[in-house]
Amino acid sequence: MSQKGRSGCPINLTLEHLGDRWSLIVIRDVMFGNRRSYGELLSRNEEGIASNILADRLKRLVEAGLLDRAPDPSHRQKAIYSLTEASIELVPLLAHMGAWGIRHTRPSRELSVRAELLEEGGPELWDAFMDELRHLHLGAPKPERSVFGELRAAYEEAMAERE
Amino acid sequence: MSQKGRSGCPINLTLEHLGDRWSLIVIRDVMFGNRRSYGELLSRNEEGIASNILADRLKRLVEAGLLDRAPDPSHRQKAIYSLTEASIELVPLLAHMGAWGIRHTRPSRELSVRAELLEEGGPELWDAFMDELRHLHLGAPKPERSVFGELRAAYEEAMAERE
DNA sequence: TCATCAACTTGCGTTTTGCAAGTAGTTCCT
DNA sequence: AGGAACTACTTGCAAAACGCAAGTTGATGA
Repeated sequence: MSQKGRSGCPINLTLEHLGDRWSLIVIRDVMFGNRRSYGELLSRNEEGIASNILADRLKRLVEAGLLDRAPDPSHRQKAIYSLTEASIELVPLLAHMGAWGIRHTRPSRELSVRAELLEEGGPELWDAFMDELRHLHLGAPKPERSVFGELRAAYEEAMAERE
Repeated sequence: MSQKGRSGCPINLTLEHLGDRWSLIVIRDVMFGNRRSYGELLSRNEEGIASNILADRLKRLVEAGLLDRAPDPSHRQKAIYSLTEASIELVPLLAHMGAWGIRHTRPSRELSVRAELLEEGGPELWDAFMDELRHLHLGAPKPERSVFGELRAAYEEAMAERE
């Protein structure tokens, strides 16, 4: 056996990385909200994550290779967090989580719009989004389609409709 | 706002149901291992779940509508746990978790075979599997294809090859 | 009748979570 | 130049969750 965890089952190993109440929330905010710094993640988080929990999760996620931490050239003290290929490949998982949540919980309308779009788009949209994330976070070339923009537009439209 | 949780985001709401180290492990064992009773879930669990944790998770999952608990007609004291439509619809999520785990962790060979098969099969296989689960757990008509059997055969073959 | 099984429960020590407050270096503004 | 504001955390402490081991209650089966 090659690992120290509870078992070598891939589902279990995924849960050992991500099976808590906050890790995927942080990744979601970086991924869909493009929050790239500690302060942004803390102050704009919808669920009110505590500062010590956020600090702990950022540290763990960096150690696990799910986030990268780089100094901000324009601000000596600031750090910029980026997704890695491993966390970019969580897009389908998060899309499914959103889709399941829409079907089996009572989400708010505004916050569901993006999940709906992501579900309807299917694997093709997810791939386009992942390419865009590779551009935004890994320095890959900029793809033509901006799924990010589409999601943001849909969200803002829903927010406006709420009056 | 319609719910009492942290936010109305569907990803967050899904995490509030399933975001811990054990809930999805229990569902996995019922789903892929066809463990249907407390004792079976406890004694055959790969990760060594503690009895009180299992009892607590079963209670919560039943309350959340992710499992059904029914008395066993052949044994007055025994209970049979079944998946619900809501938990059957977690198949794509668990398939993605397995696929991600294979790519980004170091799973053991034997326990990866099913996850690989599930990934290769894609949505078509997932749908067939979900139909079979509806038969096994909800009393729906028996489908022709037995994905369950295919997964079990692949797993047993891998176990045999291990020597 | 009596060992065994099935499904939990209980006690208790450890770990994780979460709130509130504090710290230390950096940059902005005047 | 000097102070307010920003940035990224840390610390203290109480509450909740986790996890191990042992105990409980009621059925079954020989």
